[in-house]
Amino acid sequence: MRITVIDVAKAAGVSRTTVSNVFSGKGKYSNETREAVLEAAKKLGYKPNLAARALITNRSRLIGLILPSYVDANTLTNSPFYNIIIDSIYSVLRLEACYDLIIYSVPDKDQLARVNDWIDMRNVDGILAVGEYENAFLQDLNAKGLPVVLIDNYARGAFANFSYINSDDEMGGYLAARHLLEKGHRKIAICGDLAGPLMQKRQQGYRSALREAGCPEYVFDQTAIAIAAPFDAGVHFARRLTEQGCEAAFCTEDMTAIGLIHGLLQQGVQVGRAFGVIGFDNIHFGKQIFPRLSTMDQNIFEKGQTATKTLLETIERQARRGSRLILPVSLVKREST
Amino acid sequence: MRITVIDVAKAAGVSRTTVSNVFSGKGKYSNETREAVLEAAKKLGYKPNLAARALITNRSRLIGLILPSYVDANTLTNSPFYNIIIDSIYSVLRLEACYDLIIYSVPDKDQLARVNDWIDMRNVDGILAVGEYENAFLQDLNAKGLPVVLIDNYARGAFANFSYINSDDEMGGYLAARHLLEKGHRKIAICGDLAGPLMQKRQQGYRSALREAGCPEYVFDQTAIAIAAPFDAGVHFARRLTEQGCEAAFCTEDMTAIGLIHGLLQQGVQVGRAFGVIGFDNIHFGKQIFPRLSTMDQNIFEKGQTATKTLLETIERQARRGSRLILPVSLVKREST
DNA sequence: CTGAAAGCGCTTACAG
DNA sequence: CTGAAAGCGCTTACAG
Repeated sequence: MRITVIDVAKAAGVSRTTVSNVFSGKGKYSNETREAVLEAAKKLGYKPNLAARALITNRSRLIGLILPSYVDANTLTNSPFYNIIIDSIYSVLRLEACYDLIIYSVPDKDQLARVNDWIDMRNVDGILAVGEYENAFLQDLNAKGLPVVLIDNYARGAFANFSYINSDDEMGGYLAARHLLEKGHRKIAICGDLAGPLMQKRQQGYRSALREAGCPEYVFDQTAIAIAAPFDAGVHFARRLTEQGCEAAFCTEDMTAIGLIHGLLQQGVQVGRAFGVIGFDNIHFGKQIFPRLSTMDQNIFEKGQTATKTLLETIERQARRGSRLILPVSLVKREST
Repeated sequence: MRITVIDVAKAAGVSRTTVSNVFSGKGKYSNETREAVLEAAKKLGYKPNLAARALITNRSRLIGLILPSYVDANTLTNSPFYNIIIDSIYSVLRLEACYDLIIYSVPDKDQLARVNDWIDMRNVDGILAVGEYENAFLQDLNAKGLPVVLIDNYARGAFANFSYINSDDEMGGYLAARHLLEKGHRKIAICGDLAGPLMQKRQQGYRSALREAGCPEYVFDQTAIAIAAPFDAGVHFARRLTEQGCEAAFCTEDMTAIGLIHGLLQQGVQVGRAFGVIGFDNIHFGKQIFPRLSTMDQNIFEKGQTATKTLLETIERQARRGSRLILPVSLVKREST
């Protein structure tokens, strides 16, 4: 049925070892042999079977991406951030050729065990994980001895074998708040998801900037209102912010900022003039709303690409593990501030 | 190193056949045997190797998703539609367990050959393809004899073995235009991507509605202006629409409508009152802008789920191929009209 | 530079 | 109900 190395070997008048050598570029063979093999393969339409190859080489050429899914099944739908990450990963995998990505989005702790099984059964060559996970899970991951690159994770001390890529979240929070201060605002809120090390960094930056300026903090914590979706949380906070007399807000992620702007607009508030809003992430969406969203750019695409390249270096060339990278962030001024 | 059936068989005091039988649910074995095998497997931490299984069963438990990528590497980033599709696919694959999705987004014709190789090398169990492709490619696909489900593709006659899932695009165009007419508009434009069978259906519906009402057509074709990104095209058309005295527009996809609204707002046009805009798709984004976008809902999530279930039925239970499904669309009225 | 042999981890007839 | 044997399609020492 299927064309195999044996068929090609027969057609080219060589052994299967030679066919294998030609296709993998290993071993030695004459140029004529090479031509003959390639021609036979082409004529027969031979395609190597990756599963068979994986069995013997112990390389599946599969990369596993682990994503936290906050709400429901709609991980990608609800998070433009992940979409950019996935695009960026593929942009690298296609260049290196023959790698594929499989995704596991983890809605709750019960699933964590299944992710573990999944990694083993698929025999992935490496793991890319976005966001924060409980320690027990990271320990399991570590025990597998696989190359792992973590994005937006601050559990750095404990796992020396993991590589990390983060953005300068604290600086981002600081610069965002400073920008609002420079625009003349004094009553500046922080709102959105404030839980976990990453968001705490952003909040810390905000806090430093306000303290420097001698301004009070207005904290609107999404986890306190039990709304899981960032956009909806933003909408929800709009009224509370104006009621409390705030003049501007730093949202810890763009989707919350977009929700906040939506809510403010509904109230008839002139966003940008009467009320400044700045987000964090710089998803495309931010420049498609009106007024366009000011934000902290963290170059998500580059982040994902770098993570993928780092992983591939480890897989293919046994690059040293445990690299730590903090990417700079930069202010993007638009009309919402 | 790795725990295999042999280890489990030894620990449980049975043969590897029995272990295999227990794990696949095939063959016969006593309840005690089953317990013993399961316990041994658990104690040893045995996980079946899917690549090995694939080799013998010829089932990779991999589904291939083929996506057209119009612009650049940013397929997912630029198309919220695809994100919903992917989420919907995963929502089904996780239920059926042990299936994974691998994605190939095809930027140009040169890549089509590589997709072919990719399908063979990964030995996918079935193909989900979104959008339109040239006939030669579909023929290649057909020749493989794999289960194929096409979403939003109108090449229906030629490939009896493919299953198709479409939305009622013509009705959608009709209802969208009718809605604009009922709002009292007379000068109603159609704008965006108008190329290909699917978009032509939408245009045809628009045309029928306008003819019935005796209104003139205003056609703004995105392909004519060589802007690949739907949002940017929408922005671009805003000025031209008002210059031509149009009062409303039906955009053939939401992202274009969102761009159009953005452009109109920039001009100071009161979208919703002075100018009606309706889109097509009902992506989440449409209700996150302000004013919120009226649109034709095509229940993308359900569409993707149905496609996936159809594919799985064919793969797992040899369901008859070549089913044809047209999903209804419905009007979603919001503030942009 | 080339080939015969062994084996990756599993499943599938087949015989008992 | 259970086990020994063959084989999926490939690669990897190893011998020539």
